Amino acid sequence: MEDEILKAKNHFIQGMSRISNFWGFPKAMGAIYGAIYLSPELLSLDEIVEQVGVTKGSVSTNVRQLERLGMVHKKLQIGDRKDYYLPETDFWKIIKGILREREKSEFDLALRTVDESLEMVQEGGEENEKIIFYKERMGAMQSLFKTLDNLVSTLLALENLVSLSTLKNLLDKEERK
Amino acid sequence: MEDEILKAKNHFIQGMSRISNFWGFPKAMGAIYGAIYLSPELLSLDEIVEQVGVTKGSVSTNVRQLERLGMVHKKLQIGDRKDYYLPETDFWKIIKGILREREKSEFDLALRTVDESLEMVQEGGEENEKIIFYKERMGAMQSLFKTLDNLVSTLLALENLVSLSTLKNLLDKEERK
DNA sequence: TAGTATGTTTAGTTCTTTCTAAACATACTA
DNA sequence: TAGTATGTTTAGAAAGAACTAAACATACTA
Repeated sequence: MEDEILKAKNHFIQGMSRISNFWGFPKAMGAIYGAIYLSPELLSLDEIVEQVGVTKGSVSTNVRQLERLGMVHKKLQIGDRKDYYLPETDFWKIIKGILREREKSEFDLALRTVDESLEMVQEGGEENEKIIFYKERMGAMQSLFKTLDNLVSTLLALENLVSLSTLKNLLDKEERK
Repeated sequence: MEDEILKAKNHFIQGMSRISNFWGFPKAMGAIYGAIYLSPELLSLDEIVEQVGVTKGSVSTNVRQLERLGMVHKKLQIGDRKDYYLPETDFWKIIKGILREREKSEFDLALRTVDESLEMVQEGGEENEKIIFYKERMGAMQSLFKTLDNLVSTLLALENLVSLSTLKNLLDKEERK
């Protein structure tokens, strides 16, 4: 009985671990978030170690990364030397944090690289066939990245996750035009 | 002069390589796509080897993966034993292909795992405090995944990339409400 | 049929990331 | 101040992914 729900918790944590991995984060990071997310009480570092089954060192670094992404928050209890962690439960906030931290900079870099390549082609001199071709192809890629970059910026400006649900309707309407 | 635009090509290819890596694909895969994308003529496997500087084996497997994702297409010339490749230049098609192949299945799995965890909790018996808490937290996660899953489905139904650009305006309007 | 051109598979190496174990730093407690 | 509780850093081990080199398969050519 009590055993059933422990299994449920572990199943959930494993799921988080896998998702984390899929999104390019360490597996342990997802597992740790899962444990904190499913804990009614604030968790200390040692309690996380116990629940997730990785070492203190690993928890220490992963939890710091989680904090950087705004996925958990550290809370210090007065008169207690331990750090306690509680989960951020506003997923939209989390998604935006990750978009901002990671995706945005990578998109910018991608865009910049294409820009640079195009510039290099421009400097390549007179308009022979190849140069025209390169300009066209690179130009198309550039505009893809601009579109995506724009999209990310737009998402970042959104206030809440509900807006995303609204999206479906909006897009449905758009399609019907 | 000719040298300038060779450098531009390599810069571009390197960029593709990096992006590929960021999205969780092999670096070589992005580089190979870059080379095919920037070639005015169809490329044979050996020509790719030469341009990208990885081995035949690597090109063989990576190019197959690219084909599976619909990012390049194989074209057989009659009276020529070689396989030739040309790029898919419709990015929206590519994005949808990737969403369908990779993201969708991973989202489904994530959703399923959370569903299962919730079920396990339900079977955990009478409604004590902890069970109620778990139901709430897992339920919130479930609805996040449903929203995302829904969003992906919606995107997959879109006809073209331009719709995405339209998004900004749509969302802007929505925000102003 | 022997030889050649092409693409695929495979065994093993290399590279990168993440984790562990243990040393370390810090600061509180007696 | 010595001892203890806590978190961090680090050196190295383990694991996983991707690549290479070479063997292999296939099918065309002479």
